[in-house]
Amino acid sequence: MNITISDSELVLLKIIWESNGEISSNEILTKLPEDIVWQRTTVSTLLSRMVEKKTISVEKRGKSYYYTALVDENQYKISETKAFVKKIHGNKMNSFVAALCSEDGFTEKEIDELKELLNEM
Amino acid sequence: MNITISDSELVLLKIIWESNGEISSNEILTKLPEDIVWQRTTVSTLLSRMVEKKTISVEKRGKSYYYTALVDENQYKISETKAFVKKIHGNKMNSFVAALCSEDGFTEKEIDELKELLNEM
DNA sequence: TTGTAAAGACTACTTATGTAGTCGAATGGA
DNA sequence: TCCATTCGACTACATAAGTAGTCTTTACAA
Repeated sequence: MNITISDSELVLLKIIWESNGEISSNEILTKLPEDIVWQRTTVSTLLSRMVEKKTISVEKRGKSYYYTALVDENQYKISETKAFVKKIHGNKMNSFVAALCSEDGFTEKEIDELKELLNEM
Repeated sequence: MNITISDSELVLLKIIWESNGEISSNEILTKLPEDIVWQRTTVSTLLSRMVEKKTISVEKRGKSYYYTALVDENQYKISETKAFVKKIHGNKMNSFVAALCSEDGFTEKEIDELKELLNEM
């Protein structure tokens, strides 16, 4: 029953989050990451679907429509992170950390950063 | 071009990983988590799809078919973890840790465990 | 005022996924 | 030997997701 946010939708949602409030679909279009090439209508479709699902809301002001996130960025990241660790690592922290620290996982620098951040808390 | 593993497929793959080598589909059926109720044929379909994708291989020995994982468990977890941190947290460790440690994220105990594990390395 | 460009609405189509039914072959017991 | 059981193969079907085309509306410039 939860709102589900697909990968493509997330790309747009991130742009909306970054906009501090509202953003028009045009502007969204200009802010797409370089490696993503979508037609105007694709963005439009994704936005509509997100409005339907109440991931975002839309308001017409003047000639343009402005989109606002209805999903809280932090809340979302937290719940996704939890769900991920559960799904992949079966909630077992050691499995998780093993992945984090493994040779092909993160760099030493990243891990050090992680340690530091944790210790600060 | 990467092998993609859906949520349902992952459930089965985990059982195969746990089997240390080979496992028949029957046995898989008996090892499904309690909260998952699938028909025999559902499991069968998922296994076939995974064989097609080369996620697993199958070998007939005697009357039964035995399945073996072709995807390395650790490798998989690592790459999924990396991909996740990139997708959700834009590769920013601090965002990731913030989510991990946030009030609604993990418990203090889990975080302590994480710290400890990290320091051991 | 009228043609044109911009943008949303609606329709479309493919592939992946979740989930399962049916059919047919193999196998073992009566 | 023949039937019932078992199990894989094949088919099916709905929904989500990725991606985009066309139709319609609207507003502005000439």
